[in-house]
Amino acid sequence: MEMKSVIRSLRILEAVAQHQPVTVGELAKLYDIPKSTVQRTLVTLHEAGWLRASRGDTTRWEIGARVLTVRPAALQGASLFAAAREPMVRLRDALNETIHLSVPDGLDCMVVVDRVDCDRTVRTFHQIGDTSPLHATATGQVVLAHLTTAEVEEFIAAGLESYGEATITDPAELRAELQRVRREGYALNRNQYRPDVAAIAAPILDADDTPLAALAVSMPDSRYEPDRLPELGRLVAETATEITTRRLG
Amino acid sequence: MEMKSVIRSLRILEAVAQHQPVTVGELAKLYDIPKSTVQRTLVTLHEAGWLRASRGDTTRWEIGARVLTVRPAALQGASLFAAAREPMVRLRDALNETIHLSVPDGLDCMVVVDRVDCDRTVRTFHQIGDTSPLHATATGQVVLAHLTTAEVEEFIAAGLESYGEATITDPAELRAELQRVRREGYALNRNQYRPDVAAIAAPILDADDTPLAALAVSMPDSRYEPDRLPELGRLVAETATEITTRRLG
DNA sequence: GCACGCCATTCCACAATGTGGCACGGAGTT
DNA sequence: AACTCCGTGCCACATTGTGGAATGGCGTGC
Repeated sequence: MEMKSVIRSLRILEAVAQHQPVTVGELAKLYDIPKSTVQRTLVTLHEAGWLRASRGDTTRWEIGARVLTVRPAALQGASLFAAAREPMVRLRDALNETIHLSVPDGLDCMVVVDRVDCDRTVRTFHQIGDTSPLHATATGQVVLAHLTTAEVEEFIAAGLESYGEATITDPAELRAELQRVRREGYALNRNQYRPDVAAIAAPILDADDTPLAALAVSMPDSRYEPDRLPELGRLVAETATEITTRRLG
Repeated sequence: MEMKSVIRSLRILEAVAQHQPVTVGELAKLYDIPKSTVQRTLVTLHEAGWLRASRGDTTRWEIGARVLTVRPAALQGASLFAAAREPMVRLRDALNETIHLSVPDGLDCMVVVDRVDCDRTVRTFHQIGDTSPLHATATGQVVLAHLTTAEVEEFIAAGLESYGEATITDPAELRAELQRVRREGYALNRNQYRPDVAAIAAPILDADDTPLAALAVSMPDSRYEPDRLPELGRLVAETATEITTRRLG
């Protein structure tokens, strides 16, 4: 609506992040923006310290270290990371499956902020920085389950996009699922967002019970054993609770 | 020089990061920018998904989780912060001096990205986001010491600016110093950049041994005891190594 | 209960600012 | 030598951002 140059510059910044190291021409083609405009924007972002130019035969651009100084408050002082790291490693060791930690970006999406890998040949792969929708992932559902009814309804009103057969797109079904999550203390996702991926998540709460993050174990769906769900759910939930208390203690 | 609105918007973004959660008025006063301009910028950054508004009695702005999707290529995959935090706290507890973590921005500068303060009355003070030259700081020297000869020569060719009597400005002297750093595993800086500041740093390396970051303990020069250098150096180097292995494990 | 101060938010006339088609010089290819 | 692709620089134009002033809500003190 306003400040188009700023919005476009941030788009270009995100584009550089996804394709780094990238050249002016590539960006111009990819996003169909005049080359001179891309060029000017890159130079400006460089001036501001957000981009670095790696000069070889052709100039390639990449994200500079400055962005690391800009972090959400919840992650500053990194008390979340510090509290989460050790329990996450223990959970990985107990299950030998990939563990990850995600935080909500408002109602927009979940963002993966840390992970501990297992050593299996076949395993799920989540990059730090990956985003996913709230209603179609175990981590997102756990967050939704601890928001106010008003917030959940606002989220539902924005529409429940489908990512395959298993995605919950019916508002009533989602409300019922969230209630189940609240009762059980964990969420289960089988193939709702990505095919062949199963995940179990539990919430990490702030002092006022708002959901700060979600802890999840994820695995290929082929390795998911329904019989073990209560055991896994309890384990993930206990670990998440431990992180919550560690962080506040 | 150009795209002033973009540069100003990024300044405001960084300002929010440092003062979050913050109001329109506070930002306008702090940076002496008209309130309406700050307002417009915040709304725009919000539209772009980079800021979140936490509405209470007055609207407060904070950094959204989206920024976490934008990071330097070298740090993609596993979180540096998560791995570093706990060892940093332990090092602070052991020494009761300020610990900080810096990341190189190419050959341009080091950027402070995290810190753990000590509780002494007199202590060094590094803001997150502060930058410093590679050749005149302990953190920068450990990074230089783990780059290729070609890169180091490129850096030297760009000129070694002086920041006082203690700054190493002679290329030969710098090369010798870097060799010493490689041998010992840590760098010592006394007053080379800022007067009356002593710091000891060690490298955090990636899987291919490129330097990702540097861990440092810094103190007023008056508190530096030459006798303890081997002990401190070893401690910092061990902690840095621990972060390296944690990050990769 | 009225006046005041502080707040976030909106408006709008003005001109500063960003735009993008075009052109340039260099490097690699035909 | 002709061509193409690259990153970069230029500049007339009008779109875009600017910021002082106005609005309306809220809490405080007189």
